[in-house]
Amino acid sequence: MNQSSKSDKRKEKEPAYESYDQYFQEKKRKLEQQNSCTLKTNIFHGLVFHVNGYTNPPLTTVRDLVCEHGGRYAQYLSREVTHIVCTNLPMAKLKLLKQSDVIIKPEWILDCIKKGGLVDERPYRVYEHNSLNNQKTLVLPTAKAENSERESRIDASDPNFVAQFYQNSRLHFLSLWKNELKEFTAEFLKNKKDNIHGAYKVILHVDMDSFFVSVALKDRQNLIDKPVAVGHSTRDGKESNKLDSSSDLASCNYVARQFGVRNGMMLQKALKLCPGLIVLPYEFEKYREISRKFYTVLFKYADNIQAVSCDEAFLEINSKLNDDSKETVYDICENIRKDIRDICEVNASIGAGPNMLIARLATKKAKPNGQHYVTKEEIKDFIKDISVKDLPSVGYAHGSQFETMGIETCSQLEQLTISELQKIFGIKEGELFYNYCRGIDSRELINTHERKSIGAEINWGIRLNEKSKVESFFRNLSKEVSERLISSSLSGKLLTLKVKCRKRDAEQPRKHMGHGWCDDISKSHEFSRPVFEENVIFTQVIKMYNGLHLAPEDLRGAGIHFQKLVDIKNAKDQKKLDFSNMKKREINHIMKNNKSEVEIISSSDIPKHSHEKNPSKQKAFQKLSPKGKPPFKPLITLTQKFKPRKLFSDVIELSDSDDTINLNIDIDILSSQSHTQTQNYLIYPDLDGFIDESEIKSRLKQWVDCFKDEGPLDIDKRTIFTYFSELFDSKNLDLVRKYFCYLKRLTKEIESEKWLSFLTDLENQLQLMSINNYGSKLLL
DNA sequence: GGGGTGTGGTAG
DNA sequence: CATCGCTACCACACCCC
Repeated sequence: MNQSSKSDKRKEKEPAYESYDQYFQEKKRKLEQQNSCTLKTNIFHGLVFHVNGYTNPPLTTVRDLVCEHGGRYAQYLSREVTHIVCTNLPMAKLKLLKQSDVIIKPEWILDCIKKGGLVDERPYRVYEHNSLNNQKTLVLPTAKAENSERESRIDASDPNFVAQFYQNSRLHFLSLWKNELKEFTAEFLKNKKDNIHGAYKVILHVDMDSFFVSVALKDRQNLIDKPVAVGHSTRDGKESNKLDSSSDLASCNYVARQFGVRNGMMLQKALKLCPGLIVLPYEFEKYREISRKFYTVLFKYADNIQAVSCDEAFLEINSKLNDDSKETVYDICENIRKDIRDICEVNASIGAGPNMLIARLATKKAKPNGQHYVTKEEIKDFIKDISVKDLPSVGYAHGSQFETMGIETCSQLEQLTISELQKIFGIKEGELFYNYCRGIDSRELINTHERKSIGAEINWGIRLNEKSKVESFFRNLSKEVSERLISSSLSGKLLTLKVKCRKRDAEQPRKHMGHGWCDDISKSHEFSRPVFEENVIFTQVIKMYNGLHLAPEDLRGAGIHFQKLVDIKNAKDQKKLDFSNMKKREINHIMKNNKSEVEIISSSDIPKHSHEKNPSKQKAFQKLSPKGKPPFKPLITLTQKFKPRKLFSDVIELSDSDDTINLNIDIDILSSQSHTQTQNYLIYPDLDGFIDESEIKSRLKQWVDCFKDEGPLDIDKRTIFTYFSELFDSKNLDLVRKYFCYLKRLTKEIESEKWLSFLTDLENQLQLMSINNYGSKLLL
């Protein structure tokens, strides 16, 4: 479409940009592959859809439909998006869209599918082009009232909430981009052949001036001398409405700063300081695009680079220095700034110095649109009047600490001994501050990007009054985290749930829909294997959340984070570790709780490779448990007596060899018992409360019989999926296989497309889990 | 002293 | 209408052996 021709031109102009594009396109492709679904037709081939706001049918349905018919769905409004789907679009958002953007009602998608091909878009457009004045006019005012009312009413239990929130959260984007850029710089440095180390070390800190506002002013040159900020709450109309707005300003220009307006300030306060302040809306896609260009410029100059944020980075330019004179350094700075101005159309400032601290502090002097180099010799003079609040690692808490101590400048701070500082700020930070106020900083640029944690949290807009709504919210959040894990090919073992809970006598938050004054609670749980599946995460999260016994209406926010990350592809190596870890924990646990009865069923491992040494091992999933007994007991009670089992010696013997024996025991449940659960009983995976094999099978049969013709309902699909995940998670692989084969047999007879696709989905998910856990596929 | 967990701080 | 208070990472106190 004409979108692509546009980006082609851009590439011609800036070849380095292409690698960045390729890089992210590769990433997107991976993500899409994982989101792939069964293809029914190909009518939307080449089209990329994005859903904006509330639609009927809902986002998830539109997404599925689009994918099933050959189109692609983009979670964010990216450059590739060809069709924006919405029933109602606020004027503010409409203005951000390009003229070429096609905005259509979801009915178009439905009708295309019905007709089996693309139908004329025009009757479905939300706006019409007015070629005379290049303005978009809304076409759909009638439906507006009803829909906007419904849209405004969505709460955190709505499946759209999470995406809608993130689409509008500046902080989310800052974090997201930071990570992308860290990956990007890591990739760049990996491919960099010439790694010349020069004799002179000068570090540059490059920072674009009031980034968001600068981007906004690119196309609004008439406002350049006016006080301007960027934030939500920009609806044209009555100024008086804004006077009490609790909306945060993300960025403000230097004109506004003269009035005392600051980044992060609430609009109501800013308007008091500066009544003429102009607030412009966010343009997240633009920021990302310009940020990419910014980094491609920096790559041209960098020997080494550390990404700090979308508009900020540290550079080492040693190989470009014949000396470290001001002239040489300023020359390079000029070039960099000119390049940025040419390519990004935004001003940048550069601070330079012998270390990261000085470079960073120098930037403050350089701004706006300038450069400042502090040489080794000048450090002492330079640092003494620097405010301690400007030092890195001094935020709100340390800042007010300094304030109560009556310390304002670095020279005052220098009066304190290192042990005095360490007593107040801890060993590390005490030493840090001792050095910082003397201009000493031994940090090196960090550019290796090995993520240690991944997660998602939302602490805004959470007002839920029912338990079921809270659960929906947690499901949505679990899904988000799962998607994030999958899109970075990671799985995690250590899950941390963070919950914000309204304090008993907290007043109404200052911020509309904010979290206000809260207790922060965090609980963690280590799985016996790395996980990434939405259902597994959700199940565990709910377990932990329920253990907290909070009232639904007090919930103000939540986060789900993973540590101990394992690459999904490398999960095979983790197996050994996993296993020995499991063995250790288990023995410890049983030694300690010498009173639990544990049913141990071992089954042979899944064949790993074709060169499997012992072919008999491939008779997978043979139970070694006593015959006649059901495969697992409903409950393991800690009050029952533990009987020593011979199998344990087997486990120890086998664990050192490459062969693996799975213990059919839910270590996760055992370990979570010790620190998160208060009840003294444990539950095996159940389906509608059923546990026995015969009961499960008859339940499955009933289900398939009942929905033979119409296909499985989504809600039941989910239940079954959860059940299989839990079976897998508790290492009941033999049952996974057995029930899956049973389902396959049941559905084969009815020859239904819907059942077939469900089975395929289920199988794919199981195989993914198996590959993640064992490095090979399940024999199904 | 080596491990864990939960909390708090910071940056943009 | 509001409004979108994220998230990775470090350090530490305190608990267990």
